[in-house]
Amino acid sequence: MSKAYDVMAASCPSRTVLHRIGARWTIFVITALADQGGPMRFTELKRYIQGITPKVLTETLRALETDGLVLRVDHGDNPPHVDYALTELGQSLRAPLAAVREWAETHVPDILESQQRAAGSAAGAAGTHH
Amino acid sequence: MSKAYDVMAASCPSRTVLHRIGARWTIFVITALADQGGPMRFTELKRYIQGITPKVLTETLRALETDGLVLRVDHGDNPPHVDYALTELGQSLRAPLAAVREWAETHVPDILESQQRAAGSAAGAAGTHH
DNA sequence: CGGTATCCGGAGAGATACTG
DNA sequence: CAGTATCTCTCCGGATACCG
Repeated sequence: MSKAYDVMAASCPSRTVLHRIGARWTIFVITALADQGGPMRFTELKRYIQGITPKVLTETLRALETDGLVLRVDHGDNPPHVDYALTELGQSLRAPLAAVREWAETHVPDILESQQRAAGSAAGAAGTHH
Repeated sequence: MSKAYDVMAASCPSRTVLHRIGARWTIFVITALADQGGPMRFTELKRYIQGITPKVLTETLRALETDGLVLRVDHGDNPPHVDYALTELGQSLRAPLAAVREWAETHVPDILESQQRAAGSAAGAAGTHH
């Protein structure tokens, strides 16, 4: 039997899924919650993911909640108390994203070096055109 | 010893790397070249990755070349003949991205279902505001 | 075949300030 | 604490057409 979904097909819904996963801040939120190993509060996430703005964090969390990857629990106290945690589905995304994160952190030097070389040869070739 | 790079740090270069990997079409090109197992030509890639436009494919390939993930070989014939292949660094990205692709294709139904439920409860709650 | 050259729109990212 | 409310702006991605 053939696969039900194929990302190479133009109108396959898996492309939408991929788009969500690839969204700028998704990997950070999932990774943060995974790193922590338990529920985190809004401010805690914001502190952990350095440089993220509250607006973007909210948007990302809402999207992940909609997709069933993150569970939002409002304890309704005053002052407010809201917890975010990975759902089971979210947990299943831990390993793949951890691998990507690991790859990124590991290969920074390689890529920087390649970029240097590319910039260098571009500059060197700059006079040769036209 | 501590890690040299940490994606959670605001100005860590690994964030740029992550941004590149997360770029809309990166995973498709890497995956296509991995699926194929050998070099592919421009038109071949375009046919394989359904729906990609030539402009975007070119941009993606150039970026991947700059980062040292893809090697471009121009055979200089007429008609033109250009091959693209994964470098060793590109190969090392196969496994992580394959995992993500696999996850996406596998969990489409779960996510679609969650989205349905979210849309449904949003509609149900629509009258309750204000 | 293997790309370029344009033009364009809109989503998403960011900064900043404010609120229950 | 946990978000909203705006506003701005970039740039990414897509469509279309053309070139050596």
